[in-house]
Amino acid sequence: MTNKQEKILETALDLFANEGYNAVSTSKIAKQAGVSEGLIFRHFKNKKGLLDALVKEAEVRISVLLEPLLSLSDPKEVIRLVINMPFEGISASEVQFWKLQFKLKWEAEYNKPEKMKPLLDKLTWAFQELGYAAPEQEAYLLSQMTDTLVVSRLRDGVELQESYKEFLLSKYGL
Amino acid sequence: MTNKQEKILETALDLFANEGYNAVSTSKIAKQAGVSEGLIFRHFKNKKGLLDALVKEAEVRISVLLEPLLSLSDPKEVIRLVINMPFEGISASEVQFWKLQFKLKWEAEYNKPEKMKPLLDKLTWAFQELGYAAPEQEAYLLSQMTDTLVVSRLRDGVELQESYKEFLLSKYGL
DNA sequence: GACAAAAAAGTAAGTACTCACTTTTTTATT
DNA sequence: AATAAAAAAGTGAGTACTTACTTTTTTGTC
Repeated sequence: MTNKQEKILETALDLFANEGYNAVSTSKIAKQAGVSEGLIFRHFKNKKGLLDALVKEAEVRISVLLEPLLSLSDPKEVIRLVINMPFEGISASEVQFWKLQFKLKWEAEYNKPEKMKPLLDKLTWAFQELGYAAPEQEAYLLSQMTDTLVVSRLRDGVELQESYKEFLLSKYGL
Repeated sequence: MTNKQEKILETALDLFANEGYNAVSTSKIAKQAGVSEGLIFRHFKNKKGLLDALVKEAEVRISVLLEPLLSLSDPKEVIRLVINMPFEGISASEVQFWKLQFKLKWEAEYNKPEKMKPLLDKLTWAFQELGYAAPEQEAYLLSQMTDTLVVSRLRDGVELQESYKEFLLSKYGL
């Protein structure tokens, strides 16, 4: 991975995340990245290949984020970590990445709800362990909640309050 | 509003909602609507004018949806109606409309979170009336929840279960 | 380590085509 | 025949992508 290749990816991420895939031209990416337009096609074959490279990189980050959670044996700790995700799970440097991922969910091709299945299963297990009456629905509710909080932060620029986290934790007696 | 004008709007709504504003060309809209491309510009000035016409129509529908809710005097009834919104508030004929609106939230220009302020205020009032400890946070939580449910249905094609509605209602002792 | 050969990275100027939008011509209505 | 609605036929600018070529980096041989 050369310098310019990385610069292209970085610039494309910035533009795709903030302006949208279809609204950004390859010439614009090239200009902003300070490379010739042809280089994009040399390295990524076509415009979609550029997007796919970003999506693949994001998939790695998702599994990195989920991995420690899936191996927990304390159900309370699972819930605590899931609630914490929108607040501290996304570092400033990753904001663009996640913004693009959530934006892409609106393009049928990139919307894969089943990717959240492992998380959903783990949450269902956690609520079951804790004796909740409807563990599946509780799991769905919580996963949806964390989802919207991430969107609020990334899309709407809402600064999530610590007090709101405490509020959510208290809902689960944590 | 002539027949052809309506056909253009109808077609544009369908395409914008499903493929995205930037991914759809005016020539495609014209072909699918069975009119000449120039007619779009005669009636709506430019492509953005076509989108704006759809957004304006949607704003009317939002206020129609919120109006009866805002005038309720029974706090429990407010919460019940808000929970019910994702399940029965959106008729089949309106699905495309709402899909476009939610999709547009990802375009900074069309994202107006403050539009939900009246709903949020009403919910805060309702939770206060019912003696909840943190009415503002409760209001935010519930409005976010209804939001994701709508998205699940429109974007992910999830069929919302009646049992899940009962589950949510029971959370508020309803 | 010097040095040529090969491979990879990079560029500038095109390609054919599509875009949003405009102008001109035809059709329908009164 | 006048007028408005619609279609048809444009337009320049911009699109994703290719081509022909140059520069830089890597590799193998002495």
